[in-house]
Amino acid sequence: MLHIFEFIMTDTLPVTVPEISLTNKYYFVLSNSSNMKKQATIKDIAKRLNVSISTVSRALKSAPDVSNETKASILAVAEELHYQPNRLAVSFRVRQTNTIGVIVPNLDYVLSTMVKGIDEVALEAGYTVMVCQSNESFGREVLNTSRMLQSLVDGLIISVSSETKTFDHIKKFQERDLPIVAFDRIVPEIIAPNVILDNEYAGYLATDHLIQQGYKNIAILAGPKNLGISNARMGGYLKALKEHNIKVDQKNIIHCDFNQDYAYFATKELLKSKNRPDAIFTISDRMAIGAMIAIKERGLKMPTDIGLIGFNNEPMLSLLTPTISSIEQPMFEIGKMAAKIFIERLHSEESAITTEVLKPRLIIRESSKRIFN
Amino acid sequence: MLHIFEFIMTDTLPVTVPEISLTNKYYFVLSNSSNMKKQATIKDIAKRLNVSISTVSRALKSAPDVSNETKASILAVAEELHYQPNRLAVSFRVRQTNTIGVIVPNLDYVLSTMVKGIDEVALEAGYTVMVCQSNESFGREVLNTSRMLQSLVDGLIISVSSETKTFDHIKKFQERDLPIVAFDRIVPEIIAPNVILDNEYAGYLATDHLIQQGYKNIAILAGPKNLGISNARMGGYLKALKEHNIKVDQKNIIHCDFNQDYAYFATKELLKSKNRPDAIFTISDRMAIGAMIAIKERGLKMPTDIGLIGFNNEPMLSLLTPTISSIEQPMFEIGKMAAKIFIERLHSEESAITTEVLKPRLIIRESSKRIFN
DNA sequence: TTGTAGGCGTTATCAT
DNA sequence: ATGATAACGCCTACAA
Repeated sequence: MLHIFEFIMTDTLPVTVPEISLTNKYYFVLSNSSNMKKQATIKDIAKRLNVSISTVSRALKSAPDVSNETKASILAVAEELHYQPNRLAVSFRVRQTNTIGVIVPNLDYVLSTMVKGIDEVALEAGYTVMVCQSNESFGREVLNTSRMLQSLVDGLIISVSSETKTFDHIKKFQERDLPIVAFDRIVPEIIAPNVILDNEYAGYLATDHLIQQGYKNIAILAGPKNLGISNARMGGYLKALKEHNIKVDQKNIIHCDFNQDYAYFATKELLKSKNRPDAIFTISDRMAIGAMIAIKERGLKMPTDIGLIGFNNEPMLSLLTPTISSIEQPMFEIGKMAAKIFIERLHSEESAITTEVLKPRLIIRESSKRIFN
Repeated sequence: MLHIFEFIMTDTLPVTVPEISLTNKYYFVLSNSSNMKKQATIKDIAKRLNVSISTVSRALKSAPDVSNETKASILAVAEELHYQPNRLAVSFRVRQTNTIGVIVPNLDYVLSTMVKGIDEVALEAGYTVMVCQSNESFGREVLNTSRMLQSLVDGLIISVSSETKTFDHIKKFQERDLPIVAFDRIVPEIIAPNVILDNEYAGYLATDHLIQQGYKNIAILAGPKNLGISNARMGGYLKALKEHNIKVDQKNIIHCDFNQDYAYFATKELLKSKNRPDAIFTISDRMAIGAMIAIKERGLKMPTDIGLIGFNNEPMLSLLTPTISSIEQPMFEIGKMAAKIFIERLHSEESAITTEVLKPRLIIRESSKRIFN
């Protein structure tokens, strides 16, 4: 171990890091690995009190069969030595880490709120959450699962990437008997609990609302074809039309990426057609923004000329002009529910494979409200 | 182990989870812990080939002193048995987990992008990242650090909560010789590398820009008093004023929470005063939104009557009317830099305690641009 | 109530 | 080039 600058090395280094500066780099050099305190173990405590390590082990977890006397002294010494259990050793020994692996495609508004929900109940239950982002990449997701599998987690809570079509990497958890819970995006092939939004109902809600407001020629920017949530939301759209005896016009169903620019161009095209839609339902808020821009460019007014409703109810929607209607997911609740189910599965022998379907809420704002009562 | 519903239990369960429904709950019951495959260990491989476990261990990490022959056969069997090293055992043995603990106050736009940067280089270097949110709570932060410390991480990359005033919980990492890197928000007391934005320069940039645009009576919504970044950004504000010989009016310096509502009320008050400011610099975009709402309510026009500039350059700013100027942080780079420094420290004996100060960028939009050239 | 001892899966130090 | 063995820190029968 090389101590190049030992002269600076003291226990209470009087160096203060400058808080801010216009130049680029300040540095102070000191040696590493100097005052490395070795962590106390139960062995140390045992030695100190001339008791066996098993007694210490028992006392520390206040097993019923230790005398209060010895227990007290052990606890005292543990305190004094700043004893911290070596979680790695415990995990290794008892074959569980008290850590939940969470994999999400990204940490956008919706998902990060869901993760916060997971965090909430996991922490409560004494679990640590390990969050990894797949960046919507299948390869990354597989890498993440495989690292997690190498024994660091007690199970997996996952929202799969959009690229994910096969699920072997997830099934591996089951083979090791580790619980899995899927949320947000469903995992069809896998026999695992799912916690999702009622996307069909959400699509229905949005479309029905537009119809109620007197819109008759309603287009949908439906996201990528064959994506679960796309189909489900579109299913609700179709259902609402049918219920109101409105004929489906295939030209009103646009499949495009979950993406502001795509939505912009798609809307631009839509508005050019001679029988242009008088309302648009986009299955994400970002897409709604794209649509909005195209609508404004075209000189159309919302909600009079054309109605618009998005999906997710991101906070910015209420800041736009006009404010934009949307569908709100119970994000936090979805996260909490996923974690709750996960923990239940962790503790129970038999396990009901449930699909929890949470209800969305319609948020009506200016962009779609043209009837007042 | 209770197998209540064994009759359903088969290897390839033909049950498919319904993708979506309007009712609330579908479930199928099956038994847990059925096809639990025990994970193969080096012992199993050794037994299979009648070699010692040490040989297997060596072969698996292709040590120089194994014959190619035995190595090949070992690798083959490992493959066949789907051998995966037990990371827990390895970590326990070698006392390092190849996991980096990351603690952030939340996962908003800025921080989640920074985390993505950390993720990027950590993954590259073979490390797994474990992200925890402190929710701006000191207690939560301490809990997180203590859990991480119980040996699951090789070090810490942290953006401290706003409540954090003492740093003992962070110092504990040093005592165990685990590297720490602070980012986004600086950790003054701790001798650890910092990666931050040049907040003073950022404040200077914003204020100077407003001055260049002819604004003379510039207010600042400066965030909580005594918060590092608040003071730094305000420092830049003061510097710019001084440089242009503009007298500082204490009434133009408002300390309020990082929060849209506070900013709204503060701005409302500001605009009532008889010598009202003709421009406002808010040190977050959320605060800029609050200010914008107050400005509009008052019937003032941006940028003619009053100028406005925010901080962070969140994407929504370009969607508002008028579009809002802001200061952009190199978020991704800050994250990458933090991870890079972290990994350097992990691998090097002596360590330079540096403060990396990255430069912001001024993004001019409608809300502050009233001079065209 | 307390102690002894074996073992979790791996690595590393000795021998051979 | 390979094998035996101890050790990492902790838990848990089992014995006393």
